[in-house]
Parts: sequence; structure tokens; C-alpha cells
Amino acid sequence: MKIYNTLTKTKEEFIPREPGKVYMYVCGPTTYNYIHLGNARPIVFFDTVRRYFEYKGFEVIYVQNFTDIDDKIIKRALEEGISPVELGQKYIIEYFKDADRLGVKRATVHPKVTEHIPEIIEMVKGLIEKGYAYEVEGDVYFAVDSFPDYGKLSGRDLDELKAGARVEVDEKKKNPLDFALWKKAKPGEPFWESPWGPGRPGWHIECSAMSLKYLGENFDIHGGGADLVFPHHENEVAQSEAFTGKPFARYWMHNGFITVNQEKMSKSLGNFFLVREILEKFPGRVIRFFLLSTHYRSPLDFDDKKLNEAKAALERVDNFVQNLKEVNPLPGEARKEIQEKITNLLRDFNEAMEDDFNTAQAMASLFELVRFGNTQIASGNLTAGDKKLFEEALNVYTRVFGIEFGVLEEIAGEDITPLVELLIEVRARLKKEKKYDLADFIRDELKKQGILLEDTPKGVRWKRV
RNA sequence: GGCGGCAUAGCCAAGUGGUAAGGCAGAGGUCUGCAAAACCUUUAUUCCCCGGUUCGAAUCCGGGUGCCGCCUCCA
Repeated sequence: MKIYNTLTKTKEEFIPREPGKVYMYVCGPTTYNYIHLGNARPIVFFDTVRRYFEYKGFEVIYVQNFTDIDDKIIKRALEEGISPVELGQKYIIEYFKDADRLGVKRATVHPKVTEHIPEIIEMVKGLIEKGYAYEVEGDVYFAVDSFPDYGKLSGRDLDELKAGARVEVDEKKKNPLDFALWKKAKPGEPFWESPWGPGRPGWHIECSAMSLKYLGENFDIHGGGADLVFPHHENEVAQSEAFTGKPFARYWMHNGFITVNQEKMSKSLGNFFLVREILEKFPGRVIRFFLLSTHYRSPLDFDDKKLNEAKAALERVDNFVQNLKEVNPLPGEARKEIQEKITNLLRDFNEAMEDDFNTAQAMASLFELVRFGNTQIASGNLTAGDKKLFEEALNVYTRVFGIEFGVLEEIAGEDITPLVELLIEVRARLKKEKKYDLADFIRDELKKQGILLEDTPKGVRWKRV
């Protein structure tokens, strides 16, 4: 298993801290809005990483946090006239709705910042005691100069950063690059009591404190979007290693951005699409398929046309599953050549995933399985044993990719099945009488209503498109 | 200004030294009353440009062009 490690900028062999177990932490959303597609990429991708490890027999301890207190949340809560915690609760519920539709499994733990204030205070206290942090008038800052390795993750050095610094100079800081571990509460802001007075945690410290609590020192994988490398992850490294004196996460994985017209999708640019907006037009599994169709470190450009292509590609797999379901296999064991071919395809799948989670390449093997399977079905030689092998292979893809195949998502609305079946019956009678004009009329009109009729040797099949 | 990434067919996208996966779209064919689905064939002598290394490069090196990101909240 090879993983590209941001820390070393190379692909490295993955060696877990404990045999058979993977401890991983992924930065989760800030709970002040519904998630957008850019947020969905790491959520879906790292869920796939987790699934692959589980498929390989690892026990995965997967932590994904919710940042449920920060400036944006406070601002938004004020606007909505509710408390920040309430706002957080609301968007956490909404988060899970979106995540469920994207086929994302629950993490082992979803810790919230507001429920880990004591741990955070302990850590800040420790950092001050060890001389890595200092307090000024109720704020606590991490002193970057005290940590010689600062910059090792993002590949910068302090002098360069200072030279190009765009941060506004804050007189209270010893170095402009020092960052807040604890922020003094301004009037009207929510706060927690601390040794430095009422306040709240800085952004970066939460991940250090919570990962330490649930995953311990020196855990395996830390993931997130590429825009978190600096300063967020860099600061996490500094805090955590300063505090424990041990190396922090051993493998750092960062996903590339979702772009719109080749530009980064982000809240600040305003060019973002909420997951639930997209879900109105496309099933979650199409979105998931789309997200996994490109290597995770590459940028992924988003528009409806591309989602439609993903939908068409997925339909190909769905059709195969349908075909497989409907085939009447010959009795008998699996044939040797079928077994060999499927074994090879699954090996290709594994090799692709083992190579830094190359989901795009792994997908190619799925489509080869589909073509091969369709050919076998068409040949009429498929045995019951063969069929079972195909089903088992498909299962592997479903488990790892997190996509059910051949299962059309329920669309809200009345059940039109009896009506459609009535029309199908009428059309069948018309066909029998060779009144094809009318028969085709029914088919065409249904198609306009989004209902596709297909005549197969085993009768009429219909589906919504 | 500093640091980093990317450039592969009409579109999307794998591939990091051995002669271009896969998907979408298109064309032709088989099947079908016609469709749909499925299958077969077909669509890049070539991987942004110019040099170089090599028996051999999309893949390595040098230069150029273009696009993008990080350095500020951001997945």
C-alpha cells in the first residue's frame, strides 16, 4: 500500500502504527452552513480510503471533527438569532443528511470542539509551561520561533513567510506568524472560563487536542483539503509535536480542489454549489461516482455536463446489474476462464487502490468487468456459478466505492407503477395486433414524462430517467 | 515577490523509461416491427512548444508558453 505523503512529498509504503489497525483523522466541516461540493470531496474520498482499509481487513478508527465554534459561526448565529451551539446542532443534523445521501459512513467518532474545551485548555496550558506559547491580555499565542521545525509540512521557512506575509501585524504577537491558541471573548461573544480568563479556542488547537484524545500520539493518517496544508495543518504539527515531543501524524493526505470553470470553488469566491442543490438534480451515488472518477490529488472541474457524463457511465454499470439479475443461467459451477478473468480484474482493482488510492484507474477494472459480463450473458453460456462470481465481484466495488449498483434512487412522489404497468399492458396488446404506430406513441409519450420503456426477451423493463 | 501543482483524442480521465487504460459523445455493423439495452468494429503514429540524455521518453533533464493553487477564512 503506497500513500503520497505531503510531509515528504513522495509516495511511501504505508506501515500502520499497530498491525491490522489504521488510525485516521480528517478535518470536518465548520457548522455554519450546508456543505458544498468542495466539502464533499474529502468527505467522500476519505470515506473511500476508510472503506478500502476495511475491505483489506484493517480495523479503522476514523475521527472526523465538527468545528462548531468560530468567528463565522458566531456571526451567523447572531444573524439567525440563535446560539452558536444551536446553530452547530442544526448544521450537524443537515450534514448527516447530505453525507448519508452520498453514501458516507459515520466516522468512529465525530467530536465537537465545544465538547472538548477541557482537553484544549490542558493542551494550551502545557504549551505555555513548556515555553512554546505565551499569554497576552487574555489571548494565548503559539510562538512559531520556538519550534524549529515550523514549516516542514508546507515546505516554507519562517523568513520567506515573513517577507511575503499578508497578515496584518498584531502588536500583541511577538512574531506576526504566531497564531492564537486561545482567544479572549469580546463582549457578547460566547465564552468558556480558562486560566487566562473567559474566551474560546483558536481554530488550529482543536484538531491537535481531539486527535490526541481519540487517536493518541504518532497516529497514522491525517487528511483534509489541500488548502488546509498552510496554515492549519502546519500549525497542528507545531502544537502537537511541541506538546508531546513526539512526531504527529505520520502520513498526511491532501485532496485537490473542486473547481468551477477551472477556478477553485470556495465560499469566499461565492462560486460554490451546495450538495443538496445538486441532489435535487442528481442522485447521491452519481455525485459520489463523479467525485471518485478522478484521482484525489487532481483538481476536478464541476458542471452539469460532467455530472451527466458520470450519470451515463454509472447507468452502464446499472444496466449490467439488471442484465445479470434477469439472466437465466445454465446450471453448473463457475467456469475456470471466468474465474481467472474476474480474479485478474479484481487484482487490477486492488493494485490501483494500493497505489495511492487511484480510484480512477480502479474504476477502469469495473468497466472491464461490465463489458466482460455483458459478453458472457449475451453468449448464453453463463452458468449459475459464473453469475455468482460476477455478483461477488460487483460487491467488492460496492463496498469500497460506497456505491450501490442497479439500485435506482427513490424519487419522492406518488407511486406511478400501476399506471405505467397499465400502459405497458395496453401497448403489448397493440403490438400483438401490429398496431405499432400507437404502441410507439405510448413509448414516446412516456419517455417525454421521463419513463423509459425497453423491450427485452423477458418482457418489458421500465425505469425513470 | 516566495512556494507548489498541472498541460494526454470532440469532452472527461489513467498512465513516470519500452512503444497510449477506462468513461462520455460520434460513426458503421449485429440484434429488434422500430427503438432501448447489449455486443463487435471504429475515433490520439501520438501525449503544450523547443532543445537534450537514451537503443528507446507522454514518462528523465534544460528552456519556453499557458492555466491553476497556497502564502488571508476556506475542503
